[in-house]
Amino acid sequence: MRSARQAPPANLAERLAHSGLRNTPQREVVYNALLVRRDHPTADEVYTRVRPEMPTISLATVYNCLETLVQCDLVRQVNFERGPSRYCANLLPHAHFHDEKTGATYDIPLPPEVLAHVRGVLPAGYEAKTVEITFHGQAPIA
Amino acid sequence: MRSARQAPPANLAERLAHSGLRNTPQREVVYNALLVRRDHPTADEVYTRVRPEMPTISLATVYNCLETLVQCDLVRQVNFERGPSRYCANLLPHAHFHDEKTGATYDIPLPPEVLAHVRGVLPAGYEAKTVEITFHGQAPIA
DNA sequence: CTTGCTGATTGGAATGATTCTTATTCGCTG
DNA sequence: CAGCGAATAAGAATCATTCCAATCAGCAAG
Repeated sequence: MRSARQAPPANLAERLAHSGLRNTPQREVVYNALLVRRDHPTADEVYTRVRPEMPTISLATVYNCLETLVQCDLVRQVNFERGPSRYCANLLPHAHFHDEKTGATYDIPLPPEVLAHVRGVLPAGYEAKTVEITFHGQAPIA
Repeated sequence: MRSARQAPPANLAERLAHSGLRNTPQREVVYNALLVRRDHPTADEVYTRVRPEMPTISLATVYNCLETLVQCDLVRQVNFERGPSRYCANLLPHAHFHDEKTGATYDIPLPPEVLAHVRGVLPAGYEAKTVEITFHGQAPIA
């Protein structure tokens, strides 16, 4: 059985090195928090989840680590309206569904052909590096 | 005005009345600012554009008016990452293209079949009230 | 082993967009 | 034209985030 808890963040050290950055306990702990509970936490939520394990970490460091992870392409930063940024360790192409009642966020897998179809609406000359698709509404009660 | 021809009957007083709200000079001036220059201004930019015409208006009122217009479905609020909210009087279905270099925002018309295709990725039970599509990249230099 | 270097972390102060609060004014309805 | 609720104004308050200055950690050379 795959254990998210024990599994070394195989890509982390590698990706950091690839960007000329150092691996640190703080970065490992923050990244791991995103892998263990994939519910799109805010920086503050990551902070409180990580403190039991590393009580000396600062909120500023959590912000720094998250930014680093985003720059290494290990984590996606997600924003709804003007609420606090949320972080997502799912690297597969996906849209987000934001439940207006509960505030919860769900990943919706995005087939390549849909993505291609969407990119097709761009007039000539527009070079899109990324596409963001967000639904707002009500998720199934289940 | 070309856009007036295509836009649905978007009469301010009418829509306000329909929501049980009053029409005021401030709301008219703010709405008009969005109609005249459709470049997705921030609240602050609307404020400075409107002051020559109505020097006594306050920034708080601009925020209030913009929120009111959004609630009347006369204006769309647009957010990129955590930057200041931008406002858009284009009511036709469209995506946004955000130029990472210049910061400019362009409307990309969204054909109904593309929208339908995108909605098709939602698993059963998800009820999406709105879909937001945002491209990030580089727009044509022209 | 010490020194020095560079990048990382801390804690607190600063920022910036937005919202809140309170008093005042406005626009209608009766 | 009086009164009521809605809207506005001005400034204080909030909240997420960033900045800053000081300290710390890991490593390489001496």
